[in-house]
Amino acid sequence: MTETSAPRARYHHGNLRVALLEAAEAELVDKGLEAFSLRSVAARAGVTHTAPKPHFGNTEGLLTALCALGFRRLVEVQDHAKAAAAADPVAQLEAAGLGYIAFATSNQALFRLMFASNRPNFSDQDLSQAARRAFAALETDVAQARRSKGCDQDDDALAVASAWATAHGLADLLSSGRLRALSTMESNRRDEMAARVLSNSALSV
Amino acid sequence: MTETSAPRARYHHGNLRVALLEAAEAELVDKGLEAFSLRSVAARAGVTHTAPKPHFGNTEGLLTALCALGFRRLVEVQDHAKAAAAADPVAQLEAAGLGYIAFATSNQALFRLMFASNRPNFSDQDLSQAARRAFAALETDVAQARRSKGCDQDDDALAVASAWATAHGLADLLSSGRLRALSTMESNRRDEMAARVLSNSALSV
DNA sequence: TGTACATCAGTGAACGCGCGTTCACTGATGTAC
DNA sequence: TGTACATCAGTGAACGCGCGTTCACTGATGTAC
Repeated sequence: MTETSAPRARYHHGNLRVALLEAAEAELVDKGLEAFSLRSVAARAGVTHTAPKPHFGNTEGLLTALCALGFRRLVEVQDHAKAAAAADPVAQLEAAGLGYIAFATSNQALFRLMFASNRPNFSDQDLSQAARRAFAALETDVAQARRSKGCDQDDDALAVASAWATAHGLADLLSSGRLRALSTMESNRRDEMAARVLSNSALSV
Repeated sequence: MTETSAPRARYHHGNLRVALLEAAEAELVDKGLEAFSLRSVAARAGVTHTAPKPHFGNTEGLLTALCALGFRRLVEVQDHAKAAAAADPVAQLEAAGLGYIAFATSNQALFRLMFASNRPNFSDQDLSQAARRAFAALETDVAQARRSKGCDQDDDALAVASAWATAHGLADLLSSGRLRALSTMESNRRDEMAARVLSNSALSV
């Protein structure tokens, strides 16, 4: 709600790109990716259905931008979690993993767009850069945790894959509500358990 | 190709339900869930666009049936993998996990329908039964592996969650091509690594 | 400071398309006698 | 074995809808003088 509450000027919205991205995310959350349309996003933003064109080109362009935004938010959430955790590299890695899970459960629609859709254009420069950045952070976290435990550097790549898969699996099943055993558990114990599984998968390779 | 190659009789297809499911899967593979439509499925099956109605009701009904078929195929693939593995309970669990991954990578579209879509009706009896069956098999596998290693029975539920999340994460990232480190690896080494991560996550809880 | 004008952002009518749904129909099948 | 008829499965025309796209437009903004 950065916008003034006075009757909106019809022309020259001024912040339409951002407003459209917010509307797009809200549409995604409310109606799901399958019912997503440029027209309904424009309507939600209170703008004619042709207005998004200059900003995003077409639906794919809008979804691509939204997806990139998702990867940036993922990194933010993880950074936040790490800042609140102990400085110890293993604790940092665990915090990053829990951040990943927290992002997925509180941004289910976005998470699906990022990991279970072909609609965004993943060769888009902005998007692929955002995704690469998220991945790079993970690599660093895993490597530092492993160094602190004296693990073999040769197996870092494998450990990254293993840790990512574990976090991703937990995140995906929890966000889609399929892991009932864990989702009904009180969150402390769940986090503790997730953290253990996560560091285990990164360090035992 | 159970059908005769003679010019098909126009009326009374005889096997339309099965033919529609095959066409639906092919459409899903070719065009993805987002472009899936009853009309295109019917066209692919060589039948009028109203013909599917008596069999499935609507698009949701067809996707629900297809999703249930997916869960049954998943169990089949896992059973197959287990039959080819050593009788040792840990080896059986690992085979089930690798089967899960194999299913995901060779049935990407179906896998997405099963785990990353809201469109199938998951309260449908046939579908929820098929899904529950897949889950029950996993529970058994984990429990038996844990008994063979003397693990605490109280933590079985947690171990199931952990093992499932690990298998699921690997499966999802591999099938969507995002785990480049692993997908470019030769498959022997990948399976070996995946098996290790899997049994580790089930037994170390 | 004030006027003229170019640029830019969003409007709204029009279009063609594929979708799901309805409905009267028709041809194949199977059963009764 | 043969005929009559009910049932059933799939047809095809028609409909209304929301979609993306095009295009001439209009009103706000910003710059030159």
